[in-house]
Amino acid sequence: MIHTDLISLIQQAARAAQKAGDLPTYDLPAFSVEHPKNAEHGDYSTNIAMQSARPARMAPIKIAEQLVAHWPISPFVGKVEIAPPGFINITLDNGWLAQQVQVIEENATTYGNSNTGQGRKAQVEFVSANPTGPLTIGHAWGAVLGDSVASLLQATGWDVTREYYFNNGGRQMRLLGESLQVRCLELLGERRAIPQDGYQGEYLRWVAAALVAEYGASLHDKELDFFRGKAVDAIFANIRATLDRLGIHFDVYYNELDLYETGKVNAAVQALAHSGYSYQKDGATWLRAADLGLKQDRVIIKSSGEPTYRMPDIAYHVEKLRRGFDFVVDIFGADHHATWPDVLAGVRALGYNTDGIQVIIHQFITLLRGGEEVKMSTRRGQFVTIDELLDDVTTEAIPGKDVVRFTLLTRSPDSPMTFDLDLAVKQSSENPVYYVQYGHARICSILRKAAEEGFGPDMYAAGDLTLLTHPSELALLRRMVALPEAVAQAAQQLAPHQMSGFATELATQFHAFYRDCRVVSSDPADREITRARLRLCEATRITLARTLSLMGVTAPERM
RNA sequence: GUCCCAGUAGCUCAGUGGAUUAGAGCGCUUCCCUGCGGAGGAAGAGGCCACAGGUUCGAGUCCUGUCUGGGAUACCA
Repeated sequence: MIHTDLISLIQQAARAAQKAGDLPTYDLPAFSVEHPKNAEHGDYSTNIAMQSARPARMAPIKIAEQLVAHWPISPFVGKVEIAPPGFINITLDNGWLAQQVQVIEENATTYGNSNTGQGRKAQVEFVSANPTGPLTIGHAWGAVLGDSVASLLQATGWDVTREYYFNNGGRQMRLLGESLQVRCLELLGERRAIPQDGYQGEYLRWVAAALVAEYGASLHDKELDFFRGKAVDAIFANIRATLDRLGIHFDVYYNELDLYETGKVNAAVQALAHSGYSYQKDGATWLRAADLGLKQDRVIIKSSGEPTYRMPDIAYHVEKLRRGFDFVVDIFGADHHATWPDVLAGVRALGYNTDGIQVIIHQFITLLRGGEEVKMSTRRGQFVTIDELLDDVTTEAIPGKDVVRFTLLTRSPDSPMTFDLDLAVKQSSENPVYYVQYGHARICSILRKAAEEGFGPDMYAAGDLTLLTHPSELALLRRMVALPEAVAQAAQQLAPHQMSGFATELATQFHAFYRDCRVVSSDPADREITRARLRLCEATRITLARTLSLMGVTAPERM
């Protein structure tokens, strides 16, 4: 990767200068290598000379001069310049850039990947909605984030498990069963009220109708457990179908009840008692969270003898580590931000290192419909489901998931999002996702056109890349070669939304190239440049498709 | 009260301690089809980066405080 190669080049230059006595001997300070905002400042710049000024006791500009004087030879660096007060600006070599087309062609299905994970096991846990109803807008962001984080980790060499954690027992589920029972009996002519705190959503009526059709009057005699089981089955089928529409597939559905049945919750309770990090007070069992760096102690077993939600969560996270995951990512909504420090504290109390557990908290989505904020509550049945959203933004040409996924990945999860439903539908044809997809479709169209005119892939495969020297061609290449480090950075920062920016910039560069450079020409004199540009188009197509695939967005050949 | 997140263009939002031009999309004002997809391109208007201090050679970015908005503060999950 260029970025990491540059860091080592800079270090080599510094060591060489020190060895030659042109720089004093000092430990290299931390320095950055970044993309300057101003294109005149090259493709990369480093601040090492400024950072070194103090330890070296030299003027930054003098240090920079020495580093440049000792700069090692490398194929991809075209120009190294110094700018006051001591920036070293690095420009990529044009010939090298053009040759990268071949590298991209040869790695059509893997371009952008790297290997920081080195095959280690990672787990991304997301969605994890209990089966009490259809997935709503509230779950959409976590779903998209989680799936894309998982893809990014895979692209950087991790062996990734996508996991969905759920609980189909407890009070919530009992209420769900009772609510379904009421709906069924209603259809059979028996009037009953939905229990206090029960689920009033419309979807339970549909489940009830299906059950009545299948079981008829025999439903009068069924136990509560029957209804609970049927409700869970139906809802999970619905959830999986929704996830499938979003293009999301989990490797593991992990049931919280298993933690109890296999004694893992109990074992964790015992171990905590043993560790001295839990104690009894007011008939309950408390975790000494205050001794683990948190504000206050927390109840882990209620005076009734039932564990609080923290206990199974602690056992679950211990289990994640025991299952051999070196890296664990949990994705929660903002409403959970207070709970995970407790859980991690419990895991630490049991002697586990939690450095490998990262949490992404995303803010809420506020929905506007008709200019009014849509209030959401699962129990009262007031919500907009992901299915409804997908239906709203689906067009003949483009599946709704592309709009939903791309849109959610244009925002940082730290920022709350306002999603105006009317606007999303109205503007759908001018959504950024179309801009990027249009770029891909346009390339495909050019390649089709070229094939019709006798420039099929066989004809241009050996095109001369050294002919790619136009500024717009080089600008496009500059974006393309940055994909690997863009992916690495997005993965490292667990920030998949960075990929939408990359995709948009790449598409913009392509449109600029298309404006400036005629690709398919019937003039025999243009034969060679046509072949070279077709290779560039194909490499761009690959790069765009790879970027979109990491976001879970399709790269259409036609729109 | 305390904690977490945010405050950047009319709207929705990007922005990695760097460089006398802070970006995108939408909206607004003008242009560009006798060449491969105009779902595109060119130009323009629109900003005390909430406010006040501080750290630094250098701050939209880091620190402290204030204000505003959202969320969390259970022996609910």
